[in-house]
Amino acid sequence: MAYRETDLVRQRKVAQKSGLLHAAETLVREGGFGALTIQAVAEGAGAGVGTVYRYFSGKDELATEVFKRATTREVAAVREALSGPGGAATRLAVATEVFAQRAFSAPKLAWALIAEPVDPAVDVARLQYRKTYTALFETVVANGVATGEFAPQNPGLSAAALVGAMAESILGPLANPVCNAETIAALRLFCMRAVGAQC
Amino acid sequence: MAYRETDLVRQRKVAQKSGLLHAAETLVREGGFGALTIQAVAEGAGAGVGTVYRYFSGKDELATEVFKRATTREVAAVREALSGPGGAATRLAVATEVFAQRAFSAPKLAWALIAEPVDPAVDVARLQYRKTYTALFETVVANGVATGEFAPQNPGLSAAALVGAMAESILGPLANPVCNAETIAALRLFCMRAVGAQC
DNA sequence: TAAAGAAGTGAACAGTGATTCACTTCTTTA
DNA sequence: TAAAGAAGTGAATCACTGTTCACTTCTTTA
Repeated sequence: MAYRETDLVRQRKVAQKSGLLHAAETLVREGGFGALTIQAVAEGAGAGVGTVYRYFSGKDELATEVFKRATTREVAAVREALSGPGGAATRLAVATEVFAQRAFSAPKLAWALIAEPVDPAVDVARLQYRKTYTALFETVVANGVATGEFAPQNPGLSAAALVGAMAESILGPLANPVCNAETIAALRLFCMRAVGAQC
Repeated sequence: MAYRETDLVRQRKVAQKSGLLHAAETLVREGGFGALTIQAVAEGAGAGVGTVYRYFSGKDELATEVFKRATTREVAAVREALSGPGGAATRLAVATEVFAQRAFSAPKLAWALIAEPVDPAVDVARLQYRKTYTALFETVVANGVATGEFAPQNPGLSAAALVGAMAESILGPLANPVCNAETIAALRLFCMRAVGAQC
């Protein structure tokens, strides 16, 4: 045989794939999944259109991978906040702030992940994402109800409502796009009252 | 002159336009704005594609008009609930139920109006819609704060968060699509707690 | 260096849906 | 009824993107 893949080539392929994913995520950050075109990804990564298809079977796969990478990061950040020290009220408050901060710093991305409708293929991933997200909040709400920190309530519905309240007040078309300590504080209080926490 | 528009013709034109709008709204009710194609509208109204362009300058105009008609109805229903008798808490509770009931009875439409991304032209109309909606809730929240029924808070943020909570818990991908008295009751309690109403 | 093997490329193709426009049909009035 | 004027029509066209593939360029090894 006159050719065999060496480490150098492997490294380049990893870099190429990483570059394509990076270009793709940049597009989503700037204009949501609607801005994710193969042409633009190729251009952003300084590659040809065909190259994209060497690394991804099609747009669905690329979009899904971008989605999963981004959501994994987001979920990890909120999960960490929710599993920190303190009672349910404290943890929910911290998680609310983490969510808000992150959404403020990349509003288009947050919107794309949470609300923008996409290809059915990505929608499957999103369903999982929202389930995971809501489940995280549901756990802390149920926890707070159990310890008596929160009022009795349907934790599943409250969790969905909390996610909705956060998303709308921060990502909604009327939201102040500037990160604002007052806004975050007001949102935290809203969430605290909503679950019936004493504060 | 050998021709002048008569009442009969005028009447037919009104009926034709109305039929096109009706067909268009039916499509949106069933599949959101994504299902709104000129072909489908023409077919649904039993007309030709070209006819649609006799009545609307383009898809943007048609979509915007469908959007405006539907939102006007929705806003009127919530406004009526909010301007009914009783204190701020009662009115907010009733409005929440009205919103929930209507969304439950036409979830695709509610989603299309509130969350589905659409042409920039329609987005302008949606911005207005959400402003109006949020303003309605903002008024009742501010009212409740003023009378001491509600806790002190930022009414604008709370209003946005309320709309988000309602939308997510009812239209979200995890929501039970079946109209459920328990769900509505739980949502009402969530909203009441969120604004700090005694109940 | 030469040949093998793989990666890179982008013009060309394909599917979808908005829009056009030359033509047909209908309505009105002289 | 004939001609004018307008409404109705849908095949053809345009625009936009995802996808393909024949070809080029690069990397490796004998």
